[in-house]
Amino acid sequence: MMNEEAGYVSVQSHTDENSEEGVYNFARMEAKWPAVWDDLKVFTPLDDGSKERRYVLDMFPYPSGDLHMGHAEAFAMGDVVSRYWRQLGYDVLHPIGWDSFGLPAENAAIKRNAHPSEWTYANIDTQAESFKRYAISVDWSRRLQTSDPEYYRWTQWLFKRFYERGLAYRKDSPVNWCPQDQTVLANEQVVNGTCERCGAIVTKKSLNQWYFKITDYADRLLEDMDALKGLWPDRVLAMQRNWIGRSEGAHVSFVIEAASDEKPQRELTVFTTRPDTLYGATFFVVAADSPLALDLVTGENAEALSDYREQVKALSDIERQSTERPKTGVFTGRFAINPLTGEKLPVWAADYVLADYGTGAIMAVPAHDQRDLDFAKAFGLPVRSVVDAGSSDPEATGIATVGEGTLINSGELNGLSKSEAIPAAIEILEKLGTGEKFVNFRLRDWLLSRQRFWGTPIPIIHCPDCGEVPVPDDQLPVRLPENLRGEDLSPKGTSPLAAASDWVNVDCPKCGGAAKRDTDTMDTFVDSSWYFLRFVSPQFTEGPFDPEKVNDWMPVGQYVGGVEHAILHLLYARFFTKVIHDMGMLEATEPFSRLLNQGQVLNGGKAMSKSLGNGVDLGAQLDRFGVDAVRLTMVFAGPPEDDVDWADVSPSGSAKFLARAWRLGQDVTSEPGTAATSGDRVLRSLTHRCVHEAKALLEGHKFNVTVAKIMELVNATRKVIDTGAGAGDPAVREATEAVAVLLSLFAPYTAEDMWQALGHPASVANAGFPAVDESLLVQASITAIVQVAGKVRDRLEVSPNITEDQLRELALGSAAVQKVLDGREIRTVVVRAPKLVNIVPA
RNA sequence: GCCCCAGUAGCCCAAUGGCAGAGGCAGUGGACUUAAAAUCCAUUCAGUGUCGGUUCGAGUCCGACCUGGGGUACCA
Repeated sequence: MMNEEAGYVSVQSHTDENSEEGVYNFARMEAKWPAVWDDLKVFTPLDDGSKERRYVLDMFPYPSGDLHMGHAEAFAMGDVVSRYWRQLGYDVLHPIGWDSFGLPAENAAIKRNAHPSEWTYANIDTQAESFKRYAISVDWSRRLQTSDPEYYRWTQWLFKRFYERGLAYRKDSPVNWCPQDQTVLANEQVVNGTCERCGAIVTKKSLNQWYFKITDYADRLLEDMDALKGLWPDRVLAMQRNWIGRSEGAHVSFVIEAASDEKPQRELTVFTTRPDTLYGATFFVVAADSPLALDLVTGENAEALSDYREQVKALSDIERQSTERPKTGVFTGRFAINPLTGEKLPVWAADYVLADYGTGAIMAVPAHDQRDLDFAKAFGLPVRSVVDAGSSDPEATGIATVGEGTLINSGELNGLSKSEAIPAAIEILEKLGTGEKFVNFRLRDWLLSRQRFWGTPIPIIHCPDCGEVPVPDDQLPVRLPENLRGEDLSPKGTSPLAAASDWVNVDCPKCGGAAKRDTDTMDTFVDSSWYFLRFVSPQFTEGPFDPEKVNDWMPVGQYVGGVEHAILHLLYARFFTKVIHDMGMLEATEPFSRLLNQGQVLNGGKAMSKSLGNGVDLGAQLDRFGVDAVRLTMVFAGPPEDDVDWADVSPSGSAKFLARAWRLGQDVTSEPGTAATSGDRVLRSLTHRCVHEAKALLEGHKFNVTVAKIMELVNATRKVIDTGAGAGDPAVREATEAVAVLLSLFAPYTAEDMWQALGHPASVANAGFPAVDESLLVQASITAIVQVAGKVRDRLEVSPNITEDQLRELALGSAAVQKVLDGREIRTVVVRAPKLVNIVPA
C-alpha cells in the first residue's frame, strides 16, 4: 500500500502544466494526442482494396453507465490485436457501437418519468467520451446504436425475411407469470420461484409468443464447429455442443389401447437412446404438463391428473430442477402396447418427463435408467433386467445398470452386447414399421418476443380478416412511439405498446380494414445477432449492409469478448449468419473466425460488486495512473483469458515502466534515419530477437509475455546508454524505435510521445512493424549443455553450426564427463546439436 | 453427478520434451541526496498439487487422485 501511494505521488507530481521538460507526464499526453489522431484519421480503414483487409471486433457494450474495469480489460485486449494488425500493414476495420435496447433503460425511464432514449443516449455519450480518452483505435465514423431507427429498420427487415422463410412463427407456450403484478417475467426476474418485485409465487401461463426456428439449423450449428477448433476456446465449443445436445437414438411407436368411444385407440411415439432395452420396458410416461396427458386421461383419473398438474405448475424452478426430489406422478388409466412383446404397459403422467424434449413421452425401463427406477420404486412398478452387466439386481440395490453388458430376456437380441443390440433393435423396429433411427436435439426454438417497450417492434399487423400481415418494406421502420414516458411504461399485464392506441390501431396493409400492430418487441439478442454485418457499411440505405462490402470484410478475423456470451449471443449470431448466407446475401457461413474470451477483473479474489463494496472505479484509476498504465496493467497481468485480480497487480509499476521506456526516447541523441549497422552488436541482436519473438507471441495472444520482452529490451537499452556505447549509438536509436512501435499496441500515448521525441511525424500507429534482420538472430556462440544420465555435468561454448559428430566428440572429451563416467561403458549418446548432449552409461 | 480449465518463488506469471526463470510486484543491500521521494545498480527466495507410467531426459506427454474455478444438470 505504501508503495502504491509512492507511485501515485511520483506520477501525479509531474502532471501539472508547468512541469519541467523531459519528465514523463501522462496528463499532458492524454490532452495532446487524441485531436492529432482524429485529424489524421489514423483508424479509418481505407476500404479501397489497396491493402489486405482484416476485421477485428470487440463485443459491443450495453450503455448501463460509464465504462468500468471490465470494459477496460476487454477493450485493451481487442485494441492490441487491432493495432498489431495495423502495424503489420493490413487495412483494419475496428468499429464500435452500442447494444442500446434493453430493460434497464425502461426501469430508469419509469423512475424518472422520462423516455428510455434519454437515459440511453446520455449514457452512450458518456461511454463514448471515456472510450476516446481510453484511446481505443476505432473508426468513430462507423459508430452505431441498435436503438437507432436506422438500425432497427433493418432488424425488422431481417425479421421479415426470416418470416417469409418460415423461420419466424408464433405458437402458444408456457412462460413465467406473476399473478400479483399481472405480467410476464423474464427468467432472470424470477428469484427462487418468486417474483423479484412483489414476492408472489410465479406460475406458468400459456401465451402466444414469437419464435425463431433455430432448431432447423441445429445440425449445421454443430457440424460447423469443427472448423472453429483451435480458433475458439475449447470450453466455448464444449458449451455450445452441450447446449445443442445432439443425441442419437430411435423413435419407437406404441399403440395406446382404446379406453372408451371418446378415448379411442391411438399411437404415441417416444424417443429413446436405448432401443436395445425395449424388452425391459415395464411402464410408459407422458409429461404431466403436456396437452398429451389431458388427451389420454380417462374419466376416473381426470381429477387426480388435474390436481397433479396444479401442483406441478406451482413448483418453483429450483424445486423442479432438484434431482433429490422424490418422483411424483399419476396413473392415466390407459395402457401402451410394447411393439415387440405385445405386453400392456400402464401409462403414467409425471413431471420428470419434460414436455418439450423429445416427444414428451418415454418408455420407462427401470432396470437401466435411474430416473425410471426411482419412479418404479415409488409406485411399486415392476423392474426387469434385460442387460446383464455382471452387477447386482437393480431392484434390490436401487441402482440402475447403465453400462455395457450382454442382452438377456430379450428374444432375438439375447447374447448381443449393448452396442451391438442398439442397431439390431432399430433394424427390427424398422422391419416392423414401428420405429426408426432418430437424432434428437436438446436445442429449442428461440423465443424472441418480449412484452416490453424498449426494443425493436415486431413488424407484423394483425387483421381480423387477413390474419398476420407483415408491414411492407417501404413502411419500415415501425418506429417506437415517442410520447410514452414514466408510468406509461410500467407493466400492466400487456406490453406497454398496447396502451398507445394511436400507435396500435392501423389499417391492414392488405385489405385496408381496421387492424392492430403486434405490440411485442424483440429480444435484444436479435439486435446483436447481425450488428457485425452492419459495421461494414453503417450508412447503407438500400439494405441491412452493402452486399459487396460485406464479403470484403467478413468474416470477423478476431472477435473479443466475455465468456458469459459463450452460448446465447454466439449461437444466435452464428444462426443469423447461416440464414443470411442461405438467403444468398453473404458468402461466410460463420461470423467469427477466431474468438478470444478475456477474463474478468476481480478485486481481492472476487468479482467487483456493490454488495461486497470492493468495486474499483475506472475513472479514478485513469486519473491516478494514466490511461497507458491501466491498459498495460490489464494486458501484463497474465494471459488474456485469465482473470485479473486488481489486488495482485501494480498499475504504479506499469506507470514506472512506461516512464522508463519514455525516457529512452528523450535520451537518444542520434539523428532520425541513422543507419543502425554500425551500432552495438549485442543490443542490435537483442532488438531483432525481441521483435521476432514479439511477433510469434502476439500471434498466439501471449500479450503478457510480449510486454515482458519489451521490458527486457528497455532494460538492455538503458544499460547501453548508461554504461555502454552511450546514447548516441545507432543501436540505441534502433532499439528505442522498436520499443516505441511495440509499445504502441499497449500504451498508445507513451508510444506516440516517444515517436515524436525520436523525431518522427505522427502517428506511430502507422510506423509499421519493425523488420527483422535474420542474420542478427544468429548468435556467435551457444552454450551446449552436456548431461550424463540426464544430469548436467559440463557446459561447452560451441558454434551454432556445429555438427552432431563434432559435438559428440567434444562432449565425450570433456574432463568433467570423463570424471563422472569413471570408466563405465557408454550405452547411448543422445545429441541435439547445438544445444545438448546426453551420455547414458550402461 | 457429468463436462471443461487451472495448480511453478511470499504474490502475479515465463519456460518448440532438453541448464526450472524471461518480466513484474513485494523484500534486502547499495549509489545519488542535508534528508526523503523519484531514479539507477545489485541481490535473497521454489524443484513445478499428489502418486504412478512413457522417455536417454517430464513443469511440459499418458493414467489415477487432491485442491480451486467455470459450465451444465430429471434431456429419456
